[in-house]
Amino acid sequence: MMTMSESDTPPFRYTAAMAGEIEPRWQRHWAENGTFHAPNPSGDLADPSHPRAGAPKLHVQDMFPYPSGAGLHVGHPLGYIGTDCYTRFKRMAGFNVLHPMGFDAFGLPAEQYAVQTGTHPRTTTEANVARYRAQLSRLGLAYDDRRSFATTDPDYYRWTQWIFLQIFNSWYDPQARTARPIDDLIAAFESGERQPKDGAWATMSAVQRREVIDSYRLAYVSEAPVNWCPGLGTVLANEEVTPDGRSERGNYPVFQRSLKQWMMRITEYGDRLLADLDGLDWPDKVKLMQRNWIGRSSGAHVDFRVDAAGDAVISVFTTRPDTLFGATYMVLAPEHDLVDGIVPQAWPQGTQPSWTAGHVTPVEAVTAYREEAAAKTEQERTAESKVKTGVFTGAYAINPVNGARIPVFIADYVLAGYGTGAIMAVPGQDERDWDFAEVFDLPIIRTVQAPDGFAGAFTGDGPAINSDWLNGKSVTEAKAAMIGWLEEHGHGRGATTYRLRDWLFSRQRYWGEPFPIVYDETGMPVALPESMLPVVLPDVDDFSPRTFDADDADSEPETPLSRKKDWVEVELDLGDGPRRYTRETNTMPQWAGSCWYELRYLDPHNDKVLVDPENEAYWMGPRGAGDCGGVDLYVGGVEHAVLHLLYARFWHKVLHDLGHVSSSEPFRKLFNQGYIQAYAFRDARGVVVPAEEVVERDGAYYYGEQQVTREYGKMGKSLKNVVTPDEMCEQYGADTFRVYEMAMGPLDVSRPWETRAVVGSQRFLQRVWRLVVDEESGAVRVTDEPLDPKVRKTLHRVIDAVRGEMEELRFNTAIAKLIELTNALTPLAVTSREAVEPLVLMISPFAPHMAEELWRKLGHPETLAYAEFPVADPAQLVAESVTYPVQVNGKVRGRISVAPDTGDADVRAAALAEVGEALSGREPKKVIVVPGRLVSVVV
RNA sequence: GUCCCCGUAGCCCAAUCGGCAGCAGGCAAUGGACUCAAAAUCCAUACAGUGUGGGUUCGAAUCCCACCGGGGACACCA
Repeated sequence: MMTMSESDTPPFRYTAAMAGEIEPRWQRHWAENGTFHAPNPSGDLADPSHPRAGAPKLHVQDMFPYPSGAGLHVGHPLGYIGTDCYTRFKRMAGFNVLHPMGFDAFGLPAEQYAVQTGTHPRTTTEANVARYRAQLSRLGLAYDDRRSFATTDPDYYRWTQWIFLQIFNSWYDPQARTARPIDDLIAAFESGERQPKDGAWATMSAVQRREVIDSYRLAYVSEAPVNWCPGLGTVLANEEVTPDGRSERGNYPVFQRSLKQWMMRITEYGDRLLADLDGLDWPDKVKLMQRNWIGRSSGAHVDFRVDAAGDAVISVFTTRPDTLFGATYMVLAPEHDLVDGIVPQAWPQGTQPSWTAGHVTPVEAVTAYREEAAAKTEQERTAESKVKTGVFTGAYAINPVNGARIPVFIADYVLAGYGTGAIMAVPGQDERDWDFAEVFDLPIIRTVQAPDGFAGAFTGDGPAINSDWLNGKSVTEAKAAMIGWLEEHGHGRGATTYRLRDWLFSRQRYWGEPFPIVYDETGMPVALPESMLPVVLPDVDDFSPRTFDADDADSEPETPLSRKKDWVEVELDLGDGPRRYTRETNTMPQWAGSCWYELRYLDPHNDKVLVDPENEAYWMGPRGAGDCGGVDLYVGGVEHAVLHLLYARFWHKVLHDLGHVSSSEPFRKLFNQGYIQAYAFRDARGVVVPAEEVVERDGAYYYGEQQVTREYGKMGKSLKNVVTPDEMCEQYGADTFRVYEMAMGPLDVSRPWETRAVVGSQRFLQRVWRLVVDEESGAVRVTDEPLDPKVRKTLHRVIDAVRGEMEELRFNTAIAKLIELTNALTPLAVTSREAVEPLVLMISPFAPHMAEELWRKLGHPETLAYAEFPVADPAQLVAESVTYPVQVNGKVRGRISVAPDTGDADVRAAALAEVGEALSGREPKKVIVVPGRLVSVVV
């Protein structure tokens, strides 16, 4: 059967087998000729003889993958194919295109696999990278392979460590709003230009001075509450913890523990990270997510003296200082440091029974409530958010504006981690405070005039009331006036707070970048000099951090590197003779390598600097005053909206401040591609069955004789619905696969995978092939006869449309236009070169191998990668005539055909003549002529 | 609970500034050509009135309001 069907296929038809021969051949050709090498202005990749040397540049980048052991499925390369089509188009349109690809190869999965199997993570990682490279190159992606790297290459992470040193060796100058070398700060202390926060520089010991300096560094060691995840044996950044208090990776419980860890002072950049979002061409959704994450709010700090508790002062942050006259009670977070100091021995006179939760003394009440709160998970806390809980501390505070004595509560609706962990409660203007006040029967004073009949907390604008000297002012005016008053009387000051926290930067893992840091006998960190980079990750026998029972909150982290004593204990000469040091044994988080990789692509082999300034300025520099510069197009999934994109912006700004890069943002334009999803099927027991073997009958789905249920979601091994690009290349060829992925919908929309629909793209390519090649003889059928004038107009209309669609990444509609053109050419008796050559060029971004092959057959010895993308002849775009539908009262009653340049009045006259019968003598009330569109007559 | 995005033939998707819903395109379906037959290929055909209900307009898939359905973000952030 097979041999019969094969023998019946015309010998020169474009089939999967044919594609399987053509594609690797052209891939070799491109590789051998360095077809996709992009020339740099300077350095080892400079090439003045390159056809695009000195041309306008375009830097397009994909979010590089973490090479997992499972390999790629058809969803992964969607964005890569998209950028490949775009950059191939732009290269033909005259740009010097940089389109590189690398691998984000440090991280947990390789390490966890190593722990299970004893295989070194480097072995696994290298094998996975090789597999990914093979899968990607089979797709014909036009990367400049000289610029590829993995973050695990010592040549690469040398510079990750170098950047860490830059950050460690700088501080943030809030006046200049910039990072500066730490030496500037030391000089300022030496000269007396600046004073340390506490103490006099001149009288400090060397160790004290180092402590002061270390407290200013942008990378610093801090003993602070962190997210400790015993199940993973490591600490995590806030961004890596889910809202329900679990690890994003592995879904283990996370606990707050005070531990000594490396932090990065990203909070200093909060306002710039926020403000500079405005200038970026990013999806609004992503900008909004970053704004929410940074969470800037402005208002004031207000100090409340605690009555009869020595000199205790509760400082609160509020965005509504204008409502201070309505503050009728205060709330501290249960964990707040001040709580113990203010709780009196006994309940004061007049304590309401409902405030004490039935406890005999305030101490008991507070202790019990704290235990209750601590026992609740984050999830329980928020799930019960509708009912406010809390307990009176027994203490009163004094409202600074009117001297009112107001009770102080603890309640878990106030979060220890935000603001000062304490609030002034203004039930009249805050819904949460209102709810709490109702539960505890606390007074409510409105300080903003609410509309008549309004019930509940009023958060809108209105004139101030019950507020003495603020009365009558609007919210905005009252805020400003109150801040002025607070500052004048020493009761507070205007303030801006951020939800953003400093970035926890150390991990107790093996498979990550070692810190270029050692500790001396004081226990304080010492930066290694650049000459000692890279600090190479040593081999160890045991890759695992000590992990614990997932719920053991009191466990202590232990790093894998700490067990390698001969590496940890070193003798080094750091300028003052050989001395003993201890190495830092934490490693950097997985984000480190992806924080700056866009820069290394620009100058990947440079061993003198991270990137030559000339190369950086060319590929990423600002395009004028006030421009941020950056990658011209960055494509990836929306899941990195906060983590990666925020960290990368932060590092980029530090490098910018220190003068290492001219751009102030890493990614000028961001595009989120959609996901390819897939159907999965389960049998009656809920067990997943292989999707490939399920058949559809009469609207139901069957696996064998069993009926199964269909669900829609991700493609994955556990859902038994994975389709790989390798299978698609085997069955159809890479070009068909590429065309299908680009044709199935807009790049930013998620859609279901449907293998049986791929054949449509194959048929399309077959028709194009057939236009050029005789399927029986293999001869080229193209002639030099001029094209039929009508088809010529179609050709130019398509060229014009395709250019527009390509610029906007609308590949699905571009391909539809190309199919339209192909279908117009197919029935013609002769195929003329005039149409076929533009078609081949236009199809080449999508089906580059087939296009190269046809281009060669058409008599061109050179690659088409640098051929000019077709340009439409404007003369061919004007229609000979325009047909106007003529509507009478909204219904089409006739059509007129006129020359395109006919004036409105003539169109109107012709239209009225055409529908004279339908009007039957009635006088039109109104005649609307939409030029080039239609005529609408109203009677 | 709040905010954002999206609902167009059986399915994936087109439709400039509100202007003839599809000679945008594809899958599947049906019929035909080719074939002893089938596959492949080619040709042709039909199928929705735009989630629902209102409104604005000469004219609404497009703008406004409400509701329904799907997806996403945030969820005590003072």
